[in-house]
Amino acid sequence: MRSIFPTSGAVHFSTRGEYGVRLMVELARHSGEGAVSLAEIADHEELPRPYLEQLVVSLRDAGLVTSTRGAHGGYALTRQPDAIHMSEVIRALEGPLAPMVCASEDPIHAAACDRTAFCTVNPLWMKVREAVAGALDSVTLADLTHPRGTAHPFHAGTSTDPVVVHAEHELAIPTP
Amino acid sequence: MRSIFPTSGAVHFSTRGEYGVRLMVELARHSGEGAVSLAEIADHEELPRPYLEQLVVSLRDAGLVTSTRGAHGGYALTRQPDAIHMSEVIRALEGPLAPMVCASEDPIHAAACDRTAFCTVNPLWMKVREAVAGALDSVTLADLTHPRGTAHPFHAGTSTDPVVVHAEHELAIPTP
DNA sequence: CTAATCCCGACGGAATCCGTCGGATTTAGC
DNA sequence: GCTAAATCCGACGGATTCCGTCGGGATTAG
Repeated sequence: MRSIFPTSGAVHFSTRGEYGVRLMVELARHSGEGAVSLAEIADHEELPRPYLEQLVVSLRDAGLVTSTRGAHGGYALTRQPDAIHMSEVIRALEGPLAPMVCASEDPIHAAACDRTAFCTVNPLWMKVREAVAGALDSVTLADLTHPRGTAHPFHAGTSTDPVVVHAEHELAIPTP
Repeated sequence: MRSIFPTSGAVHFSTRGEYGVRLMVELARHSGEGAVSLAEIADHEELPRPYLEQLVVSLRDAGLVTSTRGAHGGYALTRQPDAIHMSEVIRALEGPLAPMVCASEDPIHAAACDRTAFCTVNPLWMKVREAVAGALDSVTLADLTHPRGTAHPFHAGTSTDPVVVHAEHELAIPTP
């Protein structure tokens, strides 16, 4: 029997993605104020600091944050919050968005699947990847800094039409 | 160091999803011809039959296929291929589409996250879930049965505008 | 009766996830 | 200089999930 609420599923963000985004949001909130230490963020967000140290490496390697060492050091964004798309952040933290090797944009990895020549389901995975990429592209860090309700939600994306919210994507599950 | 091509990522389909979809496509190809045995499918798709036996349970429980036991038994779709949306198939195989608990459509599970009251990033996860759900809703089994090239790709969905393919979602990765 | 097939539960190696730990290095302030 | 604050780095290890395998039971056509 599969668990009631699977921690993993077709689309799933690990704690790397979750914590990493929260970390970036905190940096965005202090944008322009100089470096913020991981200790402050870990404290404010109630996250394990040693683990954040691991995550932030990926963000630094991706060129999304800079670090200043020593006392009063910390991290800061390399760009304005509204210039950082969530697709970059998620990719830095969780890796390529491709749901399977054959759906990779990179031809080299796509070729790793020897079924691609005759496979008829590949377009499905491609479509899913593009949908996720589009969603993540349409949101910037700046969109996530405002406390709930006090400010505008997403400026319903230019390319994405709002419409037709698919209700009931979750099955009704008996209360535990 | 994270592996070059992570088998897991933000959006990732396990072998359950992959094999299960291929199984369903095979059933769709033989739609109306009576039951197809797992042995035939396992042989044609080069998949481990015992494993398929496990997967198909989820599909049967979800009401997507019926089974007939005994010799000459097997499985068949319960509906026409064009009436089966991939969202149902994937959900049956991999569970809820919610990328995290707080993004569940079901209010009961959504409440499991105590940060929702003040969390500013939740809308991001919601948007991703809706994007995936929309993509999977817009494709039916019938769309996946035609061999590559010989027939129409997706009939650019009614609600989804074709446009603006986001190129270069994958980073260039040095050859292995 | 026999062979084919679905059905069911349990098991186990491998990989991944989620951090923890200990220390090395750099820097600001005294 | 010394010290304390902070980034940096590599390794480790428990828990969980993934990816099947295995053995056997039940059902049915011929």
